[in-house]
Amino acid sequence: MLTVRQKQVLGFIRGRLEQSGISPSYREIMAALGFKSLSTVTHHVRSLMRGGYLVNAKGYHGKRALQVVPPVSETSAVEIPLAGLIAAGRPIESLETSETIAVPPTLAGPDNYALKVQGDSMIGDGVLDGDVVIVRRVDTARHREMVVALINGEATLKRLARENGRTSLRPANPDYPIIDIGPEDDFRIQGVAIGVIRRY
Amino acid sequence: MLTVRQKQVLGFIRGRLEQSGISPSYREIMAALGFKSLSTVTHHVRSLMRGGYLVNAKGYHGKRALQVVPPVSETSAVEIPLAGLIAAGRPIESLETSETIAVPPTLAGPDNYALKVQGDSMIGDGVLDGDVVIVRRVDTARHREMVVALINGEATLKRLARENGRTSLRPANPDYPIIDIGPEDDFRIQGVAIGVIRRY
DNA sequence: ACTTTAATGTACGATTAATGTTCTATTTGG
DNA sequence: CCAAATAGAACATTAATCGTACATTAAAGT
Repeated sequence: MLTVRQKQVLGFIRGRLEQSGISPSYREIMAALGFKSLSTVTHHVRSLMRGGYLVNAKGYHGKRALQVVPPVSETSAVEIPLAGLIAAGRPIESLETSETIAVPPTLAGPDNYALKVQGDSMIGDGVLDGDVVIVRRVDTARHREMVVALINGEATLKRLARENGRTSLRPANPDYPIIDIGPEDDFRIQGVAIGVIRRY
Repeated sequence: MLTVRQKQVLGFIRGRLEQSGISPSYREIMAALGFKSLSTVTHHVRSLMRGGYLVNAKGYHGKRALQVVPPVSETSAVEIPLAGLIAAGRPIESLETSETIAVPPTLAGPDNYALKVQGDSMIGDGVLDGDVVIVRRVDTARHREMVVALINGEATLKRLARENGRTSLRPANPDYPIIDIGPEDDFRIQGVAIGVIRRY
C-alpha cells in the first residue's frame, strides 16, 4: 500500500489540516520533511493522489488545497454492516460480506449490525416481514428484551424470558411455539434489538 | 474552498460581528490585517461574496452591512424536520419549530418530515405507540397506502381505501372504527408514510 | 428641506509574491 | 540491477497586493 515516505508526507499534511485547517504548501512540506527539492514533494503527493489518499480540492494548479480522503471505513460513521437475513429456524444467512446500511446516528455504534427479518414470528411486537432490525452485539440480555439468539445452531429473533430460574424464547405470534432453554441446549445470545427500520 | 487570506478576512469580520454586532468598514479590515490598499480588502470581500460566505445586507454600496452567511447545512441532508405528534382524533401537535431527526438517506428527501405516533390505531401494521413515521408530503395517495390525513380538522394515520367510488380511512386495529369519507367532509391528504423508525 | 461634509464602498489597471508543475539527471537501498 | 526516491533549475498559474480616482450613503449644519 503506502511506502514509508508516503506515510510521512500524508501524516504531515493530515496534521496540518487538523491543526490549522490550512493545507501546507509544497515548500512547507519540503522543509518539514527535510527535502531539498520540490520535485520530491511533487512525486510523493502525486503518488498519494493516484492511490486515492489525497485530492486537490481546487483541481490542477490549486494552491494549498490538498484534502485528505477519509478512509472508506470512516466515510460515514452512520453506516453499519447488514449482516444478513434472520428467520426462525435457520442460521443467519450472511449476505455479500461488505454490504452496509445507513442508519440514524442514534442507532449507530461500533458493535451494531443490521439484520433483515424474514417471517412474522414477532409481528405482535411490530416487527414485520422485510423489516430491518438494528442489533447491538452483546452476549447477555435481560428479561423481556428482544434478542437475536442461536440455539443449537439455529438463529431466531425472539423475546427473552427469564422466570423462576428458567429461560425461554417467546415469539410475538401465537402461531409459533415458545422455546424453552434447557441445560442440554447450546444457547447463545448474539445481540439485542435496539431498533427497527421499515421502508414502504 | 477558501484561501488562507480569505479565511483571515472572514474570521475578522465574523469576530467583529459576534463581539460588537456591527460590521467593520473596509478600512478597518485593511488596518486590522495590515493591508496598505483598500483594493485588497475589496478583492477578498468580493471573493467571499462570490463564494457565498458573505452578503451585504443593504445591497450595493451598503455600508457596514456585511453579514456572514451561516455554513450551509453542514449537518448533512439526512436530517428532516420532526413535525410533531400524531394521534387519532387530534390535529397534529407541532413541537418546537426547528426540531429535526436524523434518518437514513433512503428515507430522506426535501419533502419529507417525521411524526411521532401516539396510540395504537395502526398496531396491526406494525406501527407502535412511540414509533416515528417518515412521511412524504404529497396530496394524493393510492389505494391501501398509509396516509397522514386531515379530516374535519383532525389528523390521523390510517390506510387509505378507495373502493366502489368510495373513500375511507381504515385503522389497523379492530378497536377503532373505519372512517368513511363523504362529500360533506373536509378531507385532505397531508402525506404518505414511507417508513418507520423505532428505538427500543 | 437643502447643502455640505465626512465616512465609506467601488472601479480599473498594474505589479509582486506565493505556489504548483515540468523536465532531466542523479542518488539510494534491497 | 531496478524501482523508488531525490535533486536542481526553469517555468506557469494563481493568489495577493498596491495606488489612485471616483461614487454613494449617512450624518451634520444651515
